[in-house]
Amino acid sequence: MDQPARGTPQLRMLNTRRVLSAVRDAGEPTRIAELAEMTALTRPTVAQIVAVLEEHGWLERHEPSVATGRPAARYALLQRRFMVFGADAGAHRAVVEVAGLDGRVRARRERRHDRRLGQEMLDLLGEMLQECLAETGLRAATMVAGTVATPGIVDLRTGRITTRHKLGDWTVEEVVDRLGAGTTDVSVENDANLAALAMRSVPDMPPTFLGLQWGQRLGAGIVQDGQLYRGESGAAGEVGSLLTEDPVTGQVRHLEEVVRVSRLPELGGVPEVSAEELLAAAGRGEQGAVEALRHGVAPLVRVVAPICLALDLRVITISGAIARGGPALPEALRDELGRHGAHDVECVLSPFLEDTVVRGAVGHAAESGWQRVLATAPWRSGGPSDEPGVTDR
Amino acid sequence: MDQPARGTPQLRMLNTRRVLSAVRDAGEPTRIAELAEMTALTRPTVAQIVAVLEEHGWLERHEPSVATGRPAARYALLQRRFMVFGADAGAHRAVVEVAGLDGRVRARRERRHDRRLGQEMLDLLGEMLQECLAETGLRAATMVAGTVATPGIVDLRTGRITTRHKLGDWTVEEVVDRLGAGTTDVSVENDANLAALAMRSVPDMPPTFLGLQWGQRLGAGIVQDGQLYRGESGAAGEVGSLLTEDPVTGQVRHLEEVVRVSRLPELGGVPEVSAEELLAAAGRGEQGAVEALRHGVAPLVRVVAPICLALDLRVITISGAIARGGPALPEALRDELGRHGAHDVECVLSPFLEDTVVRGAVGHAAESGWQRVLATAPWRSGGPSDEPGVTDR
DNA sequence: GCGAGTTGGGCAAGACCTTTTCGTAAAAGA
DNA sequence: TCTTTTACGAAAAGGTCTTGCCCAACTCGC
Repeated sequence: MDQPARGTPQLRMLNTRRVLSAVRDAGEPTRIAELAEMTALTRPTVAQIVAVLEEHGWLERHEPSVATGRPAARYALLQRRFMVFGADAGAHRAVVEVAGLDGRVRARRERRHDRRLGQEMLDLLGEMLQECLAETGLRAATMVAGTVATPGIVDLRTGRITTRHKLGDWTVEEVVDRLGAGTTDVSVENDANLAALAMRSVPDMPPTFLGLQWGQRLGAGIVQDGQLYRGESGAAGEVGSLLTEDPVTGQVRHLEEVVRVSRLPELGGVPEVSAEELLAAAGRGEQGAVEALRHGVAPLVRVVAPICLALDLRVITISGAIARGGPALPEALRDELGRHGAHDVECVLSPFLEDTVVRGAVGHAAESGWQRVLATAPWRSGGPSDEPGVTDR
Repeated sequence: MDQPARGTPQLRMLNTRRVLSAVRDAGEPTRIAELAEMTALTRPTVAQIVAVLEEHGWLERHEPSVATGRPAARYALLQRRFMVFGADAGAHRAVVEVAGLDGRVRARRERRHDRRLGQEMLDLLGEMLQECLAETGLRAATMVAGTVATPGIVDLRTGRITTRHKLGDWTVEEVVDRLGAGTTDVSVENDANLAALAMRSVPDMPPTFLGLQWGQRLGAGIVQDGQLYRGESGAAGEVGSLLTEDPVTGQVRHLEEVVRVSRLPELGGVPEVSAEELLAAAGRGEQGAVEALRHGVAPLVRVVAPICLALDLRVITISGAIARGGPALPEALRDELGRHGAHDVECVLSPFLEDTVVRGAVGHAAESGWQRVLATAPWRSGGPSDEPGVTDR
């Protein structure tokens, strides 16, 4: 109950946020009367709030068009004033996307590279971000939030990033300094978490699910009621570091190493084929391949099934390199989960393929950008806003 | 953003809730000035709100006592006006407790019985509840909430209860009809969930943890930020129905059956001793027993470890029959979890022993009772409250 | 026993916000 | 042209919180 709700000015602030949220939820330019209905406020109140927001340049007035009765002006968020970026720094490929708060991408840069690491990688990202800005003609000050994906684990308490590779081995401060430009809320987040977040936008996705990122590494993110679940230190979902007995060699190793995609055939008992071939054959319905695939995913399922039951999940999603392999894998996972007691768990492949992580980064940034917009919304008429610089474009 | 915050009357309502929460958080009779500071409201405002609440009989005025300066009146929640009950219907033992919103138990009935089931059990619980009421001299109308524990799974969407035993095989409606008395918010909740909830009150417990209930059945509950996590259908934590290979027989069975407490020695490779003896021996530090115990809990740990990593847990708790076995078990669990990759997970035994579930039921009821108190708080001066009848006592 | 110091309680004025109500404006259709 | 429908604007009213001030009650020290 730490929500500030005291004097009447605070009431106005709350209602301003309400209106702002309604504008966003509506998605398209909206009439005052409609906003009044959505917020359960009266028309004059909404009108006044909208006037203030328009005066400060937060809302955009769309001139009336035809209608039965007197045509109404419609208002929408001034998207180009609040931009966000998302970045994914992969081992051989870096992507930066600039988007509005609605998540729609306005500019994008993708660059192949040869294992750039640390500061060098940050420089590259900074360059790409500048190019995106130049392309859209937006000032850096319009960038309210940005999220950078790292394969490491971001400790929420210390801001330290733990990574087993040199990739994404920064401190949060370094990233903020390099990409923040003073006014931007920059955050660094685990890539598996972001991949999970990206899957929210897939149709028919429930509000709570587990997102499996399965490529070179193995990671998972938990989305709960549409929000990322981070755990106490931010390490939630790090199932790759579980220790399991390798069914082939008998050694105890990290799950991440045991279930590498390339080892799928080996685990399934058909080491003579490649993982792609196995998936393809299973996709064609060849019984032996289906069987082998089921065996291959068993070590993973032994870990995922308890999580499904513990969290009462109905859906898990799969992204990363393996998402290209077609529907054979989700089917095998679903079957095998059922055989382990986790019935009726649907498996959904990411439709974003290798862009899943960037997509999640943009989504994450859009969310924190929106939080910031809400937090800094002007609720009194008066002088010009001191908020993110107005774009001239 | 569906929080009602619109006109000024609503503002008053919010502030009333604020004050009420502050009174509760303070725990003891509190001065107006103090409440003002806690709520960030001004003294006149708090005074007015408190006056209304006192007029309606929600707050109790404690006459001034000594102080430097003018003695201040102190106010506290009129506890005896808002009572709750918790009930645990076990196979051979039923417990009903009546408590205030602070969770302090005012009356208690415990009864051994011979497998009473269904309606018969409900009748017994009703009887015991009546006796508790008689003992405290409270009217039934003061009972604002109650929670009944069931070993079954309560489906949040349908209100149906699924149970593999006849025990606790009711519908939610039946329970409400029998124990609700018209004005009480009765809820039915899984016993493992409630056991987990009870562990919140153990000192130094983090806000998020997993509560393992391990006796005849095996269940778990997840407490997240102090709240019970139920999952989409309410089946969260049902890890007992996982299918695992039994290390002894080689059969695939429900985890619940594989890791029965009585089978611990068998799983550990020392079938000649009893579970109690094994725990005792391990507790004395006998190396062989410690080793056997570790082996014995391995099947369970293989399931719990993924959950710990997925949720980034630092603590799991253990309640149920096994909690009597002393500190050997938590140590073994902790060690074995570490060997599976879930490092630094502390295991805490329930100090409530077989009362853990009732304790959780009372806590759950107190919480929903409090929600109801907040929801029905009077925020305008005027006629007598139409809320839960005033007790004459 | 008495005054200074300290702290709580209460009242009135002022500022702010929302709602209600009424009148006006702008379009489409008869 | 008139009616209907919908949007917009302004004034009045009701309600709430805050600020500022004064009084009340008690302790402590002399």
